Amino acid sequence: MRILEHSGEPLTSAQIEALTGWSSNTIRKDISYLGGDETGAAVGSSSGYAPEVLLPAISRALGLDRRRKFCVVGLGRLGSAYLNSGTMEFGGFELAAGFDTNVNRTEILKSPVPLYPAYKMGEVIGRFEIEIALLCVPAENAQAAAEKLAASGIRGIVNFAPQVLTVPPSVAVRNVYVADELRALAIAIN
Amino acid sequence: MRILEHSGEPLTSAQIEALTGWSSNTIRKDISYLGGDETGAAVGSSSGYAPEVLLPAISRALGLDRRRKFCVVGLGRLGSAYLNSGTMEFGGFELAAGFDTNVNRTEILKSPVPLYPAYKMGEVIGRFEIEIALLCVPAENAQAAAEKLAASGIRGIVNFAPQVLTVPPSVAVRNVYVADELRALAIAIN
DNA sequence: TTTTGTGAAGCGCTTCACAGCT
DNA sequence: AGCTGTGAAGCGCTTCACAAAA
Repeated sequence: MRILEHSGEPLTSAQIEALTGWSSNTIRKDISYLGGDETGAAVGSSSGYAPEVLLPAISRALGLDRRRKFCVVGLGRLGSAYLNSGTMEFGGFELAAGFDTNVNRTEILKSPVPLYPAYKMGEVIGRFEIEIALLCVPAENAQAAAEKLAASGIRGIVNFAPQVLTVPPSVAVRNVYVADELRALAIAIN
Repeated sequence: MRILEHSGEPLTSAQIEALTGWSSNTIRKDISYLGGDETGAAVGSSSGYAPEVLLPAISRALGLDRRRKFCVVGLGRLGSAYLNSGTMEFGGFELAAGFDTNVNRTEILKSPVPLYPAYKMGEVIGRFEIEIALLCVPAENAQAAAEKLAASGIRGIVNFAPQVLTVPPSVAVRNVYVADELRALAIAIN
């Protein structure tokens, strides 16, 4: 999304292709599905797409116009890395809390957001209306943590543990499996 | 792949579904494309798939039968997390080295594998025949690091930086964009 | 009887090709 | 002339449904 802050200049689908790697065909097709801006007017013209019209149209169509809160669960090296990603490009997302079963960590780690022991997950997630969790605990604790999150009312989990999670249908899961990425690369470079 | 070391017992496609999250239909379909074991004989029977037949068949079909070396570039919190994933489930992949421009880090960090200053990337990658890199540097350094890796003869990059990489066609890239995962979840839970 | 193996249908994304707008 | 917008075709993966094998 940062790419759309290029300037006020219109971007052609070919330029967007160069910036994103998606073909200009795909770009045009996808944008056409947006159905225009808030007035329904076309987003593009013969000079390209105006960022200030395109951006809100995308956000609205994708339901990204609401601000959402997320938290980090498991404050080991991986979790604390995401705690401290700075203001980062998580546009529209607000890091609201971190959790760990180890009270030492929640007390000692310095962090831009409040840290809580894991047993407070239910209360904190409810109080702050946190919707998404980055799950950064070891694989052997991942399922238990996911269940606790689900019970706390979380709506989505980004799972970094090499572990298939079983959660109620009310919770969406996106898995980030580094081993799968390595395998995919191994196949690609064959 | 670790899952296939369950025991010597045959695994049914339904069991593999529970373990992987892929539907039993997909599992069976994909396995059927393997075209049998090295003799061409069927891999499954009415009791399921025998791991000792299935595993080599998959590895052979996917070109995963070779052992490949990878390295971690950027030893901040994220990079050092992957350095210390233990023997981890990167079956078939061997972590061979870590790199950082900050010599302090490469000297102070304790690590199961040797760490090198970034300027030794070319030499070390060549000497150890490292094929894949986990790129864990800040976004603003990612492109430069990727170019250095490409020049060092790397074949694949798993990119954790929120940054589109431009690399020669000889290098395959897999992007892990956490912000995209958050967006995908936000859309899913709408 | 349980589970595989597989044609057929379904689905979503990508590519093609080109009419139409500016 | 240049670029968008879009029907139509293509493609790969998933799901369905069920015959065949153990």
